[in-house]
Amino acid sequence: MTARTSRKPLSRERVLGAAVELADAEGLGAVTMRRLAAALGVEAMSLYHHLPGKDALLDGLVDTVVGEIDVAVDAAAAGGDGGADDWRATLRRRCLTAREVMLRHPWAPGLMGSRSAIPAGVYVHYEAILATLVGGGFSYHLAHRALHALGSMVLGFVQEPFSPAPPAGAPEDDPAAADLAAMAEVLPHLAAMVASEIHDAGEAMLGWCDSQTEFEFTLDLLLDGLARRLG
Amino acid sequence: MTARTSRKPLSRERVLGAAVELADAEGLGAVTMRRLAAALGVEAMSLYHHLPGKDALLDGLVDTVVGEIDVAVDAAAAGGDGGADDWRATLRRRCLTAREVMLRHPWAPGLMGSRSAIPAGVYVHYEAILATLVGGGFSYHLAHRALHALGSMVLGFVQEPFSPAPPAGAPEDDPAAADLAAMAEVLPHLAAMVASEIHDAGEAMLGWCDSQTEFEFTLDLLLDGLARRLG
DNA sequence: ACCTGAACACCGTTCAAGT
DNA sequence: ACCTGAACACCGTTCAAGT
Repeated sequence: MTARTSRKPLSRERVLGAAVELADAEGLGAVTMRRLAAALGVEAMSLYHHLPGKDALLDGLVDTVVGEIDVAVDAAAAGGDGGADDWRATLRRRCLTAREVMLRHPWAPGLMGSRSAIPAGVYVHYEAILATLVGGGFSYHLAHRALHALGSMVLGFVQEPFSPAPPAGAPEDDPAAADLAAMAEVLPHLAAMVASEIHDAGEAMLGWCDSQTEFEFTLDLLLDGLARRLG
Repeated sequence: MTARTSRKPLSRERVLGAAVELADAEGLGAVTMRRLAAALGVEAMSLYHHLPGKDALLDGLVDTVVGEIDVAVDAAAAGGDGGADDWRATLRRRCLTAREVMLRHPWAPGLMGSRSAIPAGVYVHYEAILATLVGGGFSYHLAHRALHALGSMVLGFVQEPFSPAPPAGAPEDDPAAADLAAMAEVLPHLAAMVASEIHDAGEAMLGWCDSQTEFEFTLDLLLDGLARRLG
């Protein structure tokens, strides 16, 4: 929004930082060499001195987000104890932190999936998670499976086409009620589920689906299952 | 590849079918109004008579994939029995079928996550899954959570930046062994895990990570957990 | 060394025109 | 009705040129 004064010289970090900002604010589609350059107060071609091209920029975006998770995980761990933690609590915290970062950058999971090169930073995450699991008594085989289970879940939850924002209109008109009636005709179970969840949550609740609660439920489902497999 | 003779008149279905083909063959980036039109033997502007624009095309792509899952699920169910199946087997089959379709169209999950409008076809899926769950004794509350758990998992697994294709070079040179040694320095647990999995799988296995097996493991983890919550 | 302007081959989309 | 050609505002990227 505000014109960038930008007296600092350009750098890979500054370019990537501005690109993340742009993607957060206007979506990944707005991240254009030309628009990004304009946001930095520079011409498009200047970016090529710091990144080989658009592909490298996108890979850099992924790396930046992955790195952000590292920082957030370290910050969360710093507040905790000195290591008496068990694997379960450690991984739970890590997944919640990763989710927070993904929610800040909702374009990130889709971008990760579409890149062919796998970002170097994720190996560092895998290593940390493996250390926790092996320290908790996991075999490498079971740890491998845990890695997939938890990783796919963190990525997938951001992708879900569910829980649209509650209608922003006047609450008195209650267009949702009319929608529900129409929906009940053709999608009876879905309508009943939404009605039931709304009723249980009370009128005060905005929307009927708290995706953070759903995320934690699924996360615990996986952690429970892994703990049981561990024996 | 082959020039399209295309004497049939254009239609929304034909356009979307060609778009899916193009995305499968060359990636979502290749799906361009102009290139899609060329594949259909027509000019770019002709597409606008069947779809309002690029956004509608992308939404249509998602709908097409979602519809494909429907067809595949029905086909898989037709081979089975007449309904004596329990919820677990039914959902397991459904998730495996959905995964098959996603693997055929690896661009689909990322596209779904990036679209703001939620495709109408997914409601039909939710309805079918809910019917199965409620028929199996689930409350709407628990069924809601199952919906999120299973849905995010199917989407997330395709997104995972793991299990790169095995190196295509000569197997005798074994560059993987050298990579492993270098990796062991900085990522000891990860290197040990890969080495352990390769050893267990035997030399004959291509790559060290069978993502289908990993998927089914995670799927069963979730189904087990849901069955336990059901009581 | 870092940045730029002009240029090229591509986009999505509009619009007036063809049949 | 369905399709088209020319045009407009945008892309990523190259290259020779500036400082």
